[in-house]
Amino acid sequence: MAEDWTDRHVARWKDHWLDLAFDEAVEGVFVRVNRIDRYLRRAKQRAVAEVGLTDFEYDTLHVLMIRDTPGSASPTELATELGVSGAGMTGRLDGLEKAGWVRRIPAVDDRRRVIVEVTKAGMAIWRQAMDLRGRAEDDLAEALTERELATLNRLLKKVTVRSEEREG
Amino acid sequence: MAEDWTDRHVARWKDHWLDLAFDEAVEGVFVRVNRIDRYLRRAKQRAVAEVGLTDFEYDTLHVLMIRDTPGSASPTELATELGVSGAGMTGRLDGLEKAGWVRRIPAVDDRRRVIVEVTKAGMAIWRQAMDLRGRAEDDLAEALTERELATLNRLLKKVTVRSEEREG
DNA sequence: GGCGAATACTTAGGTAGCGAAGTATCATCG
DNA sequence: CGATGATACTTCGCTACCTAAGTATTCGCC
Repeated sequence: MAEDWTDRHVARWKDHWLDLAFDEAVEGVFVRVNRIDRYLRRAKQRAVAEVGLTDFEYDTLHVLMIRDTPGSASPTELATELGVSGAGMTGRLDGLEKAGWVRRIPAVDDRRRVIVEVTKAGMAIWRQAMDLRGRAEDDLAEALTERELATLNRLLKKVTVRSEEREG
Repeated sequence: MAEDWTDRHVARWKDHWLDLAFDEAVEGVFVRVNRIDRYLRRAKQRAVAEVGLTDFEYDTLHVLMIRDTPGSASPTELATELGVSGAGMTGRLDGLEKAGWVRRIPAVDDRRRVIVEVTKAGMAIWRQAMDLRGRAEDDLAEALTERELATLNRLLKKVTVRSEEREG
């Protein structure tokens, strides 16, 4: 197979940084993981822009929708899952609420709490973006056979399992 | 093998969004790619913070060092490779220069141009961070045998090759 | 050779996000 | 019950970054 960006990266590395210990295979795997993620991030950005959402609006709707209780969560839960600060979450929700994609409802049993709920319009636009995004993923996946996809999943899972052990 | 975050994610998906077409294997691969990248991003942040760099300072030094002409580049080249605007680059370089990790040198043949050069201190701190970062990667990679690592590289490369075709 | 377009970088004004402090509510325990 | 601490969210001041406009230099072409 022709070389990819990673091959060139690793070759450059070997040329210039001989003294820095490194394992080509390890470097290759993680650089490629990063390149694929980067490509999909950009594809997502295009998809999301096309339906008229900003990146962070989509991300917020997305974690709201893929939860165990889809379409409903507290600001704190969303912030944690998005890796964003509480303050940042307040800002995002202000925007989403103004745009009409989300509602803030005061919780009845605990008046400190707020429940964030997706609106019909919010769900609709999220689905539109999801659809576009899924197409980009399917397109990439066509580079592999069913069998290869299964193998890839098996090997990647060994890595994610370890990473989750490390995170505790 | 026990389930990972992705397994739970996919299971949830099937429960709640039956009507949205999706391929489990495809979703699994790309979600895992994203989870691994996310884990390594955080590991990098920890490594980088430990030696006393911010995330974006390290990133900038890093692309400066891994180029064909290591330790030397124009602001525009760096901005492109980092996916940052020209204005953003100016800001980053101001900080890096102030901290003494980088120098701005006027180009002799074209007085519009500036050459960014890493200093000794900049190279030293980058290497420190690289070392820590490499350890996190090696640790993850130990989840796989040599053979599995090779297979993983081969399959991932099929995907990156396709993504690079798409990008033109 | 000189004038308009292109290039390389910086400055200016605005936005998303962060950490820390603030406000309101609830839980614990004497 | 009442005081102290914990929790849930918001407000405030600051930073990094973006787009667009500005400045300086070089290129292309008659």
